[in-house]
Amino acid sequence: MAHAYEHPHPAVTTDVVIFTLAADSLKVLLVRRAHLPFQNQWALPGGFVEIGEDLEVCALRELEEETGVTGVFLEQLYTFGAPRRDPRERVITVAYYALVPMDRLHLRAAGDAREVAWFRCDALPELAFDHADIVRMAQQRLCAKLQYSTLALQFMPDRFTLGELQRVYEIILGEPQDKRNFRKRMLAYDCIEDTGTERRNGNHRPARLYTVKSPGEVRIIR
Amino acid sequence: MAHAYEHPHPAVTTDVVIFTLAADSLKVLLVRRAHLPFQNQWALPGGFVEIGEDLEVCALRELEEETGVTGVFLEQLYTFGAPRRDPRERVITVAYYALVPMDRLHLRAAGDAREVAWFRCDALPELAFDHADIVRMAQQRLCAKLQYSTLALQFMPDRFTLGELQRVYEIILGEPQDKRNFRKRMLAYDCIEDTGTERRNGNHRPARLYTVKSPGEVRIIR
DNA sequence: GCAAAAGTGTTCTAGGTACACCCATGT
DNA sequence: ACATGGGTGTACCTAGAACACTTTTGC
Repeated sequence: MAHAYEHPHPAVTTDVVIFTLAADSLKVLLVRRAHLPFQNQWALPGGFVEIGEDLEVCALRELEEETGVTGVFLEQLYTFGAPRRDPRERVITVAYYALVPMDRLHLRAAGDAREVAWFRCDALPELAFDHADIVRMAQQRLCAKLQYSTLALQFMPDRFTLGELQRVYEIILGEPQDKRNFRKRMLAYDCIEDTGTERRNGNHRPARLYTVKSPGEVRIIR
Repeated sequence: MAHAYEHPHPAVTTDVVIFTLAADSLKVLLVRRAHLPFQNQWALPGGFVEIGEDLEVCALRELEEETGVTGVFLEQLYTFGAPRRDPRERVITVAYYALVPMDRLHLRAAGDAREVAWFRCDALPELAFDHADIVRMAQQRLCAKLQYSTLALQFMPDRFTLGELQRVYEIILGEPQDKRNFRKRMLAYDCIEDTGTERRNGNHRPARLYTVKSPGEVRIIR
């Protein structure tokens, strides 16, 4: 049954590049490997696809196991299958990336022995396998997609200020945005809504709070 | 060795959506299946990934076996892995798409019993497995990428006229292009070059022949 | 001379960019 | 009163869209 076709069967995994924003920087979730190969090195969360398990379901499972979140943005990135990317046997990995809003994290207690941590994208440790390539491609995709879609809204909490949203763009793109043009553009997309409420934050004028009109949707713009 | 990890191993294939342009329409190459499942139905060319064979190499092999061409555009499309997409066992397929210039075809003689044919994209027969989904996604990608890259040049023969290039866009996008704006834009990209020669074709003025400056390259524009 | 595709410029419009000052609050 | 981030409008510029006539050939 498992070998109904007369052909070699490689192992297949999914790996997930889980992004979030914290402390004014873009972060990726990594886990420290407990076993060989690459023992003790940092790697992307991921695991083997079960027979009968859909690829995206597998990635969602990894995502929830590591961050406790469900219902967030997840998209297939690319499939990496170089013959010797895993030193043990042939392993093909279907890579996904996910965007977790800053406020929805419930990181698993590191009770299951493995170490789990967020790393700044601009200061990653050495990674196992070809995971550095995977993260690089995910970050490229994120940058690109930010500029022709409303993807950035997937990082926002339920209510947020335009200043916070602008900071998200600035952190990911790595360049400052003009405040007036930014606000004009965002409001023109008609994707966010003034809640009528405000937030007081420091020694300055309170900021209006906005919400995303249809939270699930990522619209293509331009 | 083949089961160094204690996990189920699905079968993995690559399938290739091979596009070309002929008779003023966009065509896809299909093969008629000789065996079960889906015996006698049309399907994408594809096959099992060998242990030790890179995914893209596997796709290139399929492409060459079916069309005899090498050195043409090939790009990973998406990985399809729904649990029951193959009725026999779990098969995950990494789908690619390829663009073959109209003049570079050397279709294999159908001597190997299997039937091979080009079909208009707008008149496909019923396809095996989830191949209809794969073709649909490939066609979407092609349309999208035409508009923000120089991908269309991959369809052109060594020398071609601007009228022919315009027809390529019109066929794939399914809408007429303004002649003057089209020419202005193409020349502004600075990707094609006037050869100084002309071609006489019918009862009308001869057309200038152009070549692609760097044939391999696909540039992102806008 | 007529049919058929090749070739060619200008005007208009919309979206993007650049840019500087007042406002509400906490200390 | 002052420091801090929030909030607002106009002028400019550039890229894309709309649009019609002349040229060269074969018959």
